[in-house]
Amino acid sequence: MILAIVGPTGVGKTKLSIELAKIYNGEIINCDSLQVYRGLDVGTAKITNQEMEHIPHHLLNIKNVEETYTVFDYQKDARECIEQIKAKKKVPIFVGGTGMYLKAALYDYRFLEEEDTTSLYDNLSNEELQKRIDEYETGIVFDKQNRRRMIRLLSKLDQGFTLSQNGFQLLYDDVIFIGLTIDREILYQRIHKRFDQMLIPLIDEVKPYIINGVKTKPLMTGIGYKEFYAFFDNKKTLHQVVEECKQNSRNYAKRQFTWFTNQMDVTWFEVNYESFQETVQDVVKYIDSI
RNA sequence: GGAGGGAUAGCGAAGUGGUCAAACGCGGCAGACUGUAAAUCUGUUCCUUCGGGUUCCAUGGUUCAAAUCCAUGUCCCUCCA
Repeated sequence: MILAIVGPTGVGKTKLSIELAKIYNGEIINCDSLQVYRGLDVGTAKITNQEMEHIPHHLLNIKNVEETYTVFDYQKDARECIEQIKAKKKVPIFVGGTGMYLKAALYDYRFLEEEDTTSLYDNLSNEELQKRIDEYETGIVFDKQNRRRMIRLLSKLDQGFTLSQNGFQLLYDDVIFIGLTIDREILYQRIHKRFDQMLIPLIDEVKPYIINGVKTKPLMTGIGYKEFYAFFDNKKTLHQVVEECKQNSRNYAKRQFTWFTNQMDVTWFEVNYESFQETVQDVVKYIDSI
């Protein structure tokens, strides 16, 4: 059995993961693209050592913010974790909101051993990129506005790869997708509240990076991090930044719902915050019924 | 009290007689996703039984035709007292 706990930011995935790990003798595999980084704790709402309750966690705090880590790396690492955990006769439990990481790990997503040549295309306009892709006559449907994706695609074509369809098959036949959900308004309130509570420690966490001019990928893309650069540059007020963080979090949560409902076969459970144990029991009942 | 400026869709803001259900931005909603994925991008956003209906502060007027012109009123802003 492999468990995958998914859902939007702030629903309570972490809490559930510990409960399930205890019940099913599991080990947790982080599936959050930012929690892999050391030092990004507050802003990513990373689990604390105490909260872990001695449950082993994998792919958490494995990189420095200066290091680059992508789906490609995650796929390899996560699959290795699955094997290790299974070898111990324990249950791998994926927890996190990065849908694509999960899908790459569990499905037959095949990434190409390509060179990263994307920088070669910087000076081409979108129209030129589109034209060059069309010249290959692959019949591939692609988003003509999405520059980043077009560059990636063209880069592959230029390196002589023929692209085939894959990524629809689960590699493991015993995966159970557990989705945690809650009314949108309530979720947003939780997100806001959580952010307000983390604000002070978050500033302490972000400030050193910004002051030292660290502008690596996780800091420039992570919600709760990227927004603060404008504040320390005196371009925005703290209030503006806070609102921006909250809004980005809300939009992110929405995108997560979209991904998990449309990309995977998730069974959803509405969280009961008054009595979380009930939610846990509902999930356990479901898992045991399979 | 006097002089100006303004009221446009959820918000901001264009439009100053017809081609306006009204540009654009934000927000909202929905979606895509194969090496930056907390990223990147797309669609949609007055109501509708899809025939049409009702809008641009209010009321009245001019006109074949008004968000656009006129009158009055209401509210807001700036300046002078």
